[in-house]
Amino acid sequence: MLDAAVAVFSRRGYHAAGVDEIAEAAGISKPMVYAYLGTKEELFVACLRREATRLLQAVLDASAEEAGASAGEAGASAGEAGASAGEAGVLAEEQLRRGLRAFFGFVGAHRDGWRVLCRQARGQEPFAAEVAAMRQRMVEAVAVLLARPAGAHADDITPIAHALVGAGEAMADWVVDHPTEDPDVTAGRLMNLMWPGIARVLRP
Amino acid sequence: MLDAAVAVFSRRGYHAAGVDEIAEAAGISKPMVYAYLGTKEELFVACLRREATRLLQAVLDASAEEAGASAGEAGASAGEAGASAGEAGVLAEEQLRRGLRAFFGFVGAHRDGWRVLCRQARGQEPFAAEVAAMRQRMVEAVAVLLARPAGAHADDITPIAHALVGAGEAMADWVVDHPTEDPDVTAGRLMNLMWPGIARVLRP
Amino acid sequence: MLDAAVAVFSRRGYHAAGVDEIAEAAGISKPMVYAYLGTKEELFVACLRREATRLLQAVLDASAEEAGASAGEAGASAGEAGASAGEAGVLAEEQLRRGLRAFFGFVGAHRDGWRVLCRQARGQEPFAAEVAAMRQRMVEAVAVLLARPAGAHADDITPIAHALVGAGEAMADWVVDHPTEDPDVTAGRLMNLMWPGIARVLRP
Amino acid sequence: MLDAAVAVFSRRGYHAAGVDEIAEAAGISKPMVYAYLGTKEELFVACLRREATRLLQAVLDASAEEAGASAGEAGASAGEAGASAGEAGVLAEEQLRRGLRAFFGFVGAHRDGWRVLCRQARGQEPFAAEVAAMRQRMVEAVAVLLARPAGAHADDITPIAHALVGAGEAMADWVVDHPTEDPDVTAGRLMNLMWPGIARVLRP
DNA sequence: TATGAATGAGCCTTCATTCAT
DNA sequence: GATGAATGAAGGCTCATTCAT
Repeated sequence: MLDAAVAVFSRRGYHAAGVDEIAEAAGISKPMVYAYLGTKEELFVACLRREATRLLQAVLDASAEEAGASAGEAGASAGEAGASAGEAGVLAEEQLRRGLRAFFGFVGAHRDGWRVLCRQARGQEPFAAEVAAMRQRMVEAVAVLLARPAGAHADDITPIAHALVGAGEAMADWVVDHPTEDPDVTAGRLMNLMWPGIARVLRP
Repeated sequence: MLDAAVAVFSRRGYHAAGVDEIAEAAGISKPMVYAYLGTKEELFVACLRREATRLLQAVLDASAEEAGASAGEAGASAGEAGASAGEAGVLAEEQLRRGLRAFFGFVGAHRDGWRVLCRQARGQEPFAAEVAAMRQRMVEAVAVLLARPAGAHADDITPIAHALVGAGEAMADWVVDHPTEDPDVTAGRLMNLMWPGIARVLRP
Repeated sequence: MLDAAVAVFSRRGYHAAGVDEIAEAAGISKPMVYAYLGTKEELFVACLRREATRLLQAVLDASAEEAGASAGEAGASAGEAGASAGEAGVLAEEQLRRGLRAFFGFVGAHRDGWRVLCRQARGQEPFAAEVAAMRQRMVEAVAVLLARPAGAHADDITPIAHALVGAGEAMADWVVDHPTEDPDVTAGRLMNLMWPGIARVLRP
Repeated sequence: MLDAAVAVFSRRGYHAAGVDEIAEAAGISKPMVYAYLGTKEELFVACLRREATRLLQAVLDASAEEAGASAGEAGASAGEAGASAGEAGVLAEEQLRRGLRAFFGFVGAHRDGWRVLCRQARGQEPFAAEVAAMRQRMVEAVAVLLARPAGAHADDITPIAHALVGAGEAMADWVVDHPTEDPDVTAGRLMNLMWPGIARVLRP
């Protein structure tokens, strides 16, 4: 039922979307919408939270999953003896790349959700705070990922994480409007663009 | 008078903002708003256009201005003998840096405008198209800037420009919420982060 | 519910009548009016059409009904052998008289409707056309009635029909303001006034 | 200046006509309209009164003017010896015919005024009363004209006068929409239609 | 339980009308 | 005296939200 709501919100926008419309799209009747999810505002927040949670989870899962094909052995051997700085950097790069792949993959597969999340809710008070919180979680995750191998530059890392997330969002928007683009290619592009700078900042 | 409108739209959002409220903030009465700027929708578009135009102009002016203090000598000597690829790259870097400084400076000085422009209008049909057009102009300007010194990789440059603009926007959002941050420092941060990757992509 | 609308429109006029007022008169609330009959304009047109249709139908029915008490025998004998011109004229006279009786009867019984129909809507664009069409139907019906027994003077008959309808309307207005007047007497008056001229024009 | 107002009212209707529009059409500025003629309502009433007065005057003048070409000798000789009933009837017929000619002539020459007078103001409270009064004057004039030669049937004459005026109005409306029709022909048509009945009613 | 029907509240928009120049 | 500029007041229309069935 949230699916229907997300679809309608995505297509028409929060204000233009009528509750009638959502109810009809969900195949139920209006009072049911209120019974199940309360106010239109609460309904929208519910959509928001679900989409954001799923997205974040997908990214975190991918990033944290057992080191797979490409970085597998290195990670394993490194794990035994404590990773050197270089090895840690390679690991972070690989995690970031996997996270981005998951990110673009998710966005490509859930266009409606992304539109609701990022294009509708962002500036609309009372949702902006909600979105900001979700976004903050993502930024922090990225910051942690980047900060682990690095030394003490944590303060400098937060803005970088913001920039990285912003760049990702921008490309996600671009991907939403270019459905043929492959998520892995997009992730590769962004990595090529960003990693050199990240690496230099992390180990000056 | 647009100033008042921008302020109200920024604080309350397009839909929540009442025309009464805007009129009151502008110190005039409601019918005057309609007399001067037409419909609420037209009023919003007018705000949008003004902010976007000013922002774009500020960035373009800064980017294109006579090579100033920092890059002065290099640019001058390069101008005499025709710039080598390396020198052109240096020029582009300098232009980009100046553009970013102007960008963050403008955003910091026009917080309300930025919020309206990027946070409100982006997902709200019928304004999304307007914003998309402005943004596209910005992306193209960046793409041209980057493409000049580079060879034939123009196709790869567009997504990069998107990412760069996105990263800039994200940091702008961050700046908006951290008023103490100096625009030049922010620009420097973003340059440090992005330029190595840009340089590598441009001249692999 | 149209009844309430007709009453209010009749009392206050189209523009002076507020939708709130109509809703209150109908015992429902404003949004219901919009839900059931759409725009205020559409509501007015609906009133118009209903009143006009009823009136027209009443007149046509009365005029076309089986020759009743007064003209019964004549009609019956004429029916057998084919009516002579004189007999056809008598039939037309009788039909016209019955039509007028029905007309004045209806107007007397639906004062509000008549006021809306003829006094409000006539000059008020965008309704004038609607009323003109209804009126044209009435004029044509009269013209056909008169033309049947007559020979080829059809062109001269249209203005006569207009005049007849106009005279009828004028007396209807008069009837509306003189509730004690009996419809049959009014019809008799008008017949006495008009028929001699009609008969002379029809058979010079 | 009333001319401009009449033209605008005729074209747009009372409510649709803006005071700005009228002022512009008159070549002066809005506050002047208020200075000269007061409220919009008063302005409309002024138009109304002027048109109605002119029309009534034109009809009365024509009806009362020295017996002209056609009825000249008869009227003159009748005047000497006291008119017989028949001669009085002939005089009334002639006066009525002249009145009708003037009426249709005036309407044809002042279409705008007629539209304002009869099509707009009729049902629109607060003007209906004004129009009704004017109309009543016309009806009375006709009734007096008809009653003079007749005996004591004054009560029966009023409704007849109403019907006659109504028929005239209807043909006037028809004339307004058929500009090629000659006023004298129209008057002749109406006389042919009505006079036989009138004559019969007057002298049963 | 699920719904058709109903509504209170509010927003955009428009004029007739009047000052300050 | 004439006007450009300003406004108070009101009306049409919509929609989130809730009863009675």
